[in-house]
Parts: sequence; C-alpha cells; structure tokens
Amino acid sequence: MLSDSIFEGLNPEQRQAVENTEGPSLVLAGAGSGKTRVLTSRIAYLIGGCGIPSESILAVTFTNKAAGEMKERVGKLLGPEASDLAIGTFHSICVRILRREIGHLGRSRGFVIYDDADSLGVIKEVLRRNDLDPKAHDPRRIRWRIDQWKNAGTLPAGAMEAAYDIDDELSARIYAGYQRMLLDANALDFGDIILATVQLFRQHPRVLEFYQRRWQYILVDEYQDTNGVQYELVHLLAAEHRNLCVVGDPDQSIYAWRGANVRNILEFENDYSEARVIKLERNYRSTQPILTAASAVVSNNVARRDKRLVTEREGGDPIHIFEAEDDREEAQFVVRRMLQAKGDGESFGGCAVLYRTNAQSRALEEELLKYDVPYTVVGGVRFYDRAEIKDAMAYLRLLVNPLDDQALRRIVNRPTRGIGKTTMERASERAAEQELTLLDALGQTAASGGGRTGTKVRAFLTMIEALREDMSQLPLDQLIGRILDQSGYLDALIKEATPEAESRRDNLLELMASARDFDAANADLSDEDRTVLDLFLDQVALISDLDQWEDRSDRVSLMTVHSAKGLEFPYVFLVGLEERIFPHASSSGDEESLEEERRLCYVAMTRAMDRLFITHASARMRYGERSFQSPSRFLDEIPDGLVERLESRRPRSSTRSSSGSRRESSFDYSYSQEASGGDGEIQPGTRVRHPVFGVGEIIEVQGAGLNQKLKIRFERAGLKTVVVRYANLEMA
DNA sequence: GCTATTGTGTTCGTG
DNA sequence: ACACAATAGC
Repeated sequence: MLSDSIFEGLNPEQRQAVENTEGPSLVLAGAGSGKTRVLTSRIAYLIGGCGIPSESILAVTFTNKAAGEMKERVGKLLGPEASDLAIGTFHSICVRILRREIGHLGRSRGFVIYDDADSLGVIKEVLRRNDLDPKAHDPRRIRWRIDQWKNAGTLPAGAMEAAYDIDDELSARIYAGYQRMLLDANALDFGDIILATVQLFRQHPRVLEFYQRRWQYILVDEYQDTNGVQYELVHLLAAEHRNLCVVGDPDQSIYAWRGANVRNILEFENDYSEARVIKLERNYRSTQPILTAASAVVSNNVARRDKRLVTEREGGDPIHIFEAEDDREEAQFVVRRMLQAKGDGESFGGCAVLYRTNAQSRALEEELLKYDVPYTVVGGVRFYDRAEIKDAMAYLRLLVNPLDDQALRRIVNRPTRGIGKTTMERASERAAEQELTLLDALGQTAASGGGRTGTKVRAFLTMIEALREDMSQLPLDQLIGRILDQSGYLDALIKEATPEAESRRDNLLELMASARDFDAANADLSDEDRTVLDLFLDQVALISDLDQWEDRSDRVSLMTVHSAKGLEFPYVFLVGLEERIFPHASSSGDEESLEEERRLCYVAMTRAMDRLFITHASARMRYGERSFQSPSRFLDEIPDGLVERLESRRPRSSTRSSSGSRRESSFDYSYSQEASGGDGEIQPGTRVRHPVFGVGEIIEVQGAGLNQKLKIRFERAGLKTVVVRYANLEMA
C-alpha cells in the first residue's frame, strides 16, 4: 500500500527507473523529466517497498541544496524510517568517512578544510620557501594545475612522472611541497577530500570492504558531471554489490573545466555490461517552443547521443529575442518586462535572469535598484566569503587546530595589534628552519623577544590561550561573541563608525545567530571527539552559494547559468548572448569547449517553463571600456519560426538630432529630460541626483549634444565624469 | 609597523 | 571600473 503511493503519478519509464533496483542502471534523464522525483521515489521504494534498511543506502548529489531537498522529500514519504540514510554531496560524504578513517593514512582526525584563499596562501608560501618569484610562476595557475591533478586522482609522484615540460614539472614540485605543508597544518583542500578517500580505499581494502557492505544501494545524481576521482570512488564502492544507479544527462554536462568527464556517463554501459538503460524523454516543465528551440541548439553538437525530448505541454508563446544598443538598455528591457510580468500576475520570484559571467550582474542590479524591484544575486560574494565572517571563522579554526597556519596568518593582526609583516616573516623563517608550527614559532618570539614586539606577541598568545579555555565552556554563539569581544574586533568596527563597518557588525551578529541555530539543531550529533564546533566548521567549509539561495516568492533571482542548473522558473531572461561572452572567448577555436558552451546554452534555455526572453547588446562596457559585440552564433541556431524579434525602441543615435530631443518612443527613458531639455540648467553649480551615485554638484560641463559629459562631485561617491545621455540625472 | 599611493589583473564556471 | 596587492614614505 505504501508502494501505491510511491508509484502514484509516475509515467511508465519513471516507474521502471524506480522499480529496477537490482544491478546497475543508467537513467538518462532529459531536462525537466522529473529526475528528482525518480530519485526520491526510488529511495522511498527501496526502504518502504523492498524493506531495505535506510543505512544501507547512499545517495550522492552535487549540491547541499539538492541533498537537502531529497532528504526532505524522502522524509515526507517515509517519516523517521529514513533517518539513517546517507544523502550528501561527494564532499560531505567523504568528510564523514575521513573523520572516522583518516587515521589509516597516518593522519589525525582533527583536520581542517582549506578553502581557495587558504590554499593560494600555502602555494605562495611554498614559492617563497623555494626562492621562486610569484610573478614568474603564477600561484593561481599552479593551484589550478594541482587541482586538475587531484581531480584526475593523480598524486605528486605521478604528477612528477607525467609532467610534460619544465613548467609543468615545476608545478609538480610545488604540488609535492604544497601537500607537505597541508600535512603539517593538518589541513585538506577541497580536492584532497575526495582524493584522500580514494587513497584510503586503494590502500586499505578492509576499510573499503566495510563501506561496500554497508552501502548496498548507491545512487548518483548528475553523473555526467563526475570527474576522475569521483568516478573511481563510486566504482570502488559499488564493486561488490553492483547496485549502482546513476542519473544524468550528457547534454547537460557543463563542468569539463573542473575535471568532469562526460565519458563517465557515455561509457557506463561498457563499464557495466549488464546495465539497464532507461530514458526519460517526457518533459513536464517547458512549453513546446522553448523545448524545440533548446533542442535545436544542442543538436548542433557533433559529439552527442541523439535524444528526443517531448513536452507534455501544448501551445506556448514564442521565444522573444531583443537586441539592445548597450548593456544598460538590455537591463532596462529586462526590468520592464519583469514589471509587465508582475502586472500579469506573475510573482517576482518566478523571474530569473541568467548570464554567462558573474560580472554581468552589475548593470542589471543598477537597473533593478532604480525601479525598486527586489532581487537576490546568487554567487558573487557569498556570506561565508565575506572578510569579517572569514576572520571570525579563522579564530575558531585556530582554536580547534593550533597547526592551522593560514588561519593564524589571517587573524594575527586583525584587528591591527602591532604584529606586522616583519614579525611574521621572522616567525615563518623560524618555523621553516626548526620545523615548528607558526604558532609555536611565535611562542619563541614571545619568550625571547623583549621590547615592543615581544610584549605584543605575548599579549596575543595569552588571548588565544584564554579563548581556548572558553572553547569547551561556552556554547557556540557565545564563544564567537567572546572572540569578537576579547580580540578587540568589535571595538575596532565600532570605532570605525562607517556604514560598511556597521554592516559588517550585522553580518557577525547573523553569524552568531546561525551558530545558535546550528547548535540547537546538532547538539545530539556531537560526541566526545566531535564537538558541535567541529561540525560547524565542516558545514561552513562545504557550504556553497546556491545552498543559501531559497525560493523567495517576492524576489527576482540573478545568477550564472552554471548556478541555475537544476532550477526552473516561469520567466527566464537569458542575457548577453554575444560572441566572446556566450560562447565565451576562451572556447573559440576549440570544438570541444564550444560544444560545452552549447550545452550550457541548452541548460539555460531549458530552465524556462512558460516564457523565455533572450537578449544581446551591440555594445557593452567591459574592463571599463566600451566594447562592440556581435550576436552569438547560438541565436542563429534557433529556428526562425519559434522566435519573435523585438526592436530597440530607443532611437538610434544616428537618427537623433543633436540638440535636446523629445521622447519619441513609448519607452519611458527618464534620462536627462531636464538636463538635456535645453532649459539652460546644465551649468556648474547645479545640484543633480544620479540613480547610483546619489546627489552631487556639477563641477564642469564638457562638450555639447549627444556626447555631452559632466564632471560631478558626488557627496558620497566622490568625483565622477558621466555622459548626460546615459546618466539618468534628475534635478536635486 | 602603518598608511597612502601606485600597479596589476580581473571577468568563465564550483565544492 | 573596481578590487586587491605590492611598494613607498612616514
């Protein structure tokens, strides 16, 4: 009877995918074909229909959000029976394994997780210690290279062997030094989390056996995006029972740049000859024009397995394509159409703007602000990446793990307490010579050093010691409070007395609030060797930006196409469809990456349920310069019959008279009506209001007519030169 | 050791 | 256009 409710509403193929529990199966799930539904139903069926204990099931996803969603939906179907289910991202699952087992690799279980900034710091330190110039050897490129090796499952020794030139060999040498330093700091970077788990299983068959027996049923979501190590991990775990179900869509493979290998899904049937293949080709999301257009674009890929997606939805509006003069007009178009949609009864939450690169959000944000449209940007600077949050977290990390050199470096002089570069450089040298941790090296400075430096370092170390005492006594949020208090961090912010400082204080309060929530929710998960603080640090380290994005019915979402994967919106605005942006410049001339761009475009288009607007601009600001753009080749790949082209209604520059113009269009551009109206009000001394910079006073008038510029001193933003035509000035 | 100034790269995407 | 890092000057 429980089975009945599980199967309710599934189509025959979905039902097959759910029922076919034994042996390997490959579910090719087209966009919008109810993939999540299948995964959750399958888990529910395994537990509620087949009586498999929930602790025997492992489900791996790519984002915490997807994992959370799945957990919630399974929980709804089954209740508490699902509680021992292992659902998580590759990273969170592996961290859990390593926290138990990393001792087998001769390491300590109290490791910390280094983020990108930390690992870049380590690479710079390795360069320094080897007397290498960071200008000749770009630390970011080296980190990139190391990450590639880790994604492919290659250890330093292997990298050294495989290095193809002098430069690559150097990167391999840095890789070795880098791993050494991570080991000394008892830290793992993101790549290590997976790689170390695979190493553990490679070297310790008995440990592997334990997990093979434990997880008799394995499900992997977004299988087309798995990389080399993840592939190996899955295969090791599934080797014994072979009950492996992978779900994915080769057309949505968009992570080759970070080591994902489409081969993994394309070759699944070769890896498992007995595999059952199930195709989900019914789309429940998009209208016919949207689906047909997206399919037409992606069908231009040569390296592709053909697939027909059929929508269950009839009718639907054509795709609207709009050519704007520049990025500002593009943004205005988007905002206008959103307001219109709102008028038609759609909520702002049903609207999303998708772009290829994060930098494109700026123009859109300015326009949204101007029209008071509420919005959220997914990506960009995330909460846990803000300086003040990372500072607070670094204090916590240092308390937990005195070996964490990167955390120490971060907070040793924050707020400034007179422990500067020279002191740290000396300590760092001492640490390298005597094989000490940075903290112990500082301890020596304190013991031996007299004078000002000695006093300051002693004071700092005393404070850290005192805080370490508090660590075990106080609940999480109060511990953070104590840190901010004792370190003088809060006082420094209060003294600063700027709006920015105030917002940083707000963020820290928010961090404390989320620590309190976390404490309450996870108190029962801690034990003698994993405190709530340890768990909190893991969680924060593995959080992604998308995880914080929540459906808010009252806000428009702005995000990259990559972030949008797996999401859907009634209204989608896909902007910046121009050569060198989408497809991105880096893919030119390379057929493989061009095909990935095309798949990315497919992903973008298939996010739309009801309406899809695609825009491109003939010119836009890039790197502070005006750059002329040509329409994306992908636009030509959309069949004409599905498209309605919209004209820019802003008069072309060439057709405009040079003197002040009336508004000739129904577009209500409010720019410079007063200012360029010829009322003689443009003169130095006039006070004006700019939508972004605020109120200011005109200092100088440059030129006349269309390209007239004004030099304005803004009260808050300082001195700026603006073009009257584009500045949207009002009299103040 | 701290602050202001200059210089540089950034804008492909993530856990 | 902007953010961050390196450098110079105090």
